Amino acid sequence: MEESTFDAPSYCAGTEGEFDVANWDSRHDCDVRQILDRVADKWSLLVIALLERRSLRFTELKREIDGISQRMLTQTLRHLERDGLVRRTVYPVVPPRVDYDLTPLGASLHSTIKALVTWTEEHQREIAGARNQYDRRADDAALVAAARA
Amino acid sequence: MEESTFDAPSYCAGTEGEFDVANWDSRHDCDVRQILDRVADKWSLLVIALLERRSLRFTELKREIDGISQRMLTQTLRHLERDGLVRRTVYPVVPPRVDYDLTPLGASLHSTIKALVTWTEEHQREIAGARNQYDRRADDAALVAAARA
DNA sequence: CTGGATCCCCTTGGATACTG
DNA sequence: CAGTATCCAAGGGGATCCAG
Repeated sequence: MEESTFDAPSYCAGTEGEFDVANWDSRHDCDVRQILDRVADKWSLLVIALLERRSLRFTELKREIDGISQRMLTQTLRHLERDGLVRRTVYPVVPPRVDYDLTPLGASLHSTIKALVTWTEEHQREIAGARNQYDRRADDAALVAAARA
Repeated sequence: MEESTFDAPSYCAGTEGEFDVANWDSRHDCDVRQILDRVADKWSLLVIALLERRSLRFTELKREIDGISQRMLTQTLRHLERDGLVRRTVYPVVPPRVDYDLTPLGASLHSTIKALVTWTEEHQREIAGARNQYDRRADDAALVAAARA
């Protein structure tokens, strides 16, 4: 294994139910953060999205994702499997065949993620606009600074 | 600046509206991915969560977040500001005073994120269980391997 | 085909010191 | 107070080779 020893404090303060956003900071090393990191991961997202359509083999995933190294794909799949989001099925044949598909838990996560993606879709114009504005102002400021020197 | 030159291809294939999850892989370097990365960022989340309550000064944020370096805080705030999620207000006084607060866009993002956090809250038990199972099986496999040798 | 093991680069981010 | 500039260590991740 590579990063095996990080057993995580796992359970943090307060039982669930009394959750408060204001407490994110006091538990950034808890489950929430870890799951968020998993979801946030560049490759995890793509794997989950692809598996939501249908189950896929290792090579199929590698080919579809394009740009991912087999190292990262393996690692990503192991993580997702460990978290119970993806199921790994090995067929003892030669040549070896391994199928991956989403668990119900993984599927439910996917639909939650979609909300976030939808938000991004709906606001990408605003964000792009804000960036242009910001960059233009930054350029102006740089010009002024240069002129002063 | 440090990471200035990454102008992003920004606008990808297909106009919005005809969005399909199956296309995440063909546009992982687009706006969606970038926003996702921003949201996913360890510190961005905390900053947004804190600012959702009330506006804060630089030092207040640094104190509240605890563990963040001023370098990262500055960088995070700049990114959020550039994306139009956070507003930066400078009061020309001595000593300097700078306030940060969420824009309406930032606030709307926050409520979307909450759905994801809620999901995590609701399923952390399942995930923890899956992890335990996985780790136990991994340990068993290791033992068997050791015995064979 | 499905990975595990290695080498190695290069980015990320903490620590520290300096400015307006 | 609110940053900016530099230096530097740790880790992520690609490329490659090898095994079952």
